Amino acid sequence: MHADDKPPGPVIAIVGPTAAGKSALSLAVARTGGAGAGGEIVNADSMQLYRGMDIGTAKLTVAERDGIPHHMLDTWEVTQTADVASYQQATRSAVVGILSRGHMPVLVGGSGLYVDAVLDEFEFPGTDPELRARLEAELAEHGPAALHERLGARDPGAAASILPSNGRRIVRALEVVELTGGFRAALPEPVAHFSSLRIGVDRDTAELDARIAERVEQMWAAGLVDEVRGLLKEGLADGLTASRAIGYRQILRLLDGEITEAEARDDTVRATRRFVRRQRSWFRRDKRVVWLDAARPDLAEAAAGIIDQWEQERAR
RNA sequence: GGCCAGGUAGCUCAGUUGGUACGAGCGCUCGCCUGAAAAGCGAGAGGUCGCCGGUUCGACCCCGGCCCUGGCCA
Repeated sequence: MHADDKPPGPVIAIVGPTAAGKSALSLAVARTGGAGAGGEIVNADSMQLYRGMDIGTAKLTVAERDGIPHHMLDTWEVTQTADVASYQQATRSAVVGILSRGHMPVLVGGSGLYVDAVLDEFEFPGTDPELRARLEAELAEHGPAALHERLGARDPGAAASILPSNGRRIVRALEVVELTGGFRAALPEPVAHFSSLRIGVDRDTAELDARIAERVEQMWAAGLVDEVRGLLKEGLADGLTASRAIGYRQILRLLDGEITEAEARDDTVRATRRFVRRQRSWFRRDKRVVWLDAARPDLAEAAAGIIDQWEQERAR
């Protein structure tokens, strides 16, 4: 691809915090989207990528998908560690495939980094399992401050922008420095990889919090505890990422006898709310996002209007 | 009615042998985020220390009264 090529598209992205109503809107957009050509949905939710994690991730059932093709669901086993770079590659090719069919890709999800990794130019330096393991071990033994000091000697700029207490990021920075000689610790100005429109879906906080409480209640009623029990046999407890998913982590502790059922449920609600605040802080700073209040009765029409307008501007 | 325990941040509770509340966890607000991102990390805002009076240079901490909560006994 040449530098002066226009980025391929169009791609619609629906982002925003958990439980705001992204999935519902995505179905409506996919039905009408693409100037009547129809849309295909692409998941950008890091946890819905896991096979078997259905209830707790609020994954749409096959029936609810209503015949609309969905991509990037159920592609990882719970024992696998999540990996943005491989997600990026697979998702981009899915998007290109949809475009080649003349359909409109509708990227939906609340994982900000995943969305941006697909839509913007985003290059992830490689990784080296052996090196990583070694650094991980050093972190466990000497603590983050010691590693941060070392990072400061190798790459002062990177060290300056990573707090000495953030072990995880320090380890990755050291790994990248080792591999490439330097580490970019701050997010660059975004450059579009696809020509895309980001629609943000959100709600009034009190209302969203109520929906979260209700949703967690429903998840429990729908058998989330049993789902986790089943996944335990698949090795969920050994999965670095999947075992920490909201709801799953709490139920794992419940099944271990560490906490009661009520505590697990309450903590799941709290963790979800906390997550929502983090999601907002990620999406909020992206000025390209066009926000819609999911509570408005004409949500689908409003989204369609924004999309039409964007496509017209894009055509010029 | 009597006895006991307690009334300190939105919540649960620490604390000061009388000298400006060293508070903590949770919650709340905000920020960071390049191969774990539903992860990881950080910053901040909240307190007439139940009410009234007394002792004292000085009381959230001492004394008296009152109110409220929980428990026990009648």
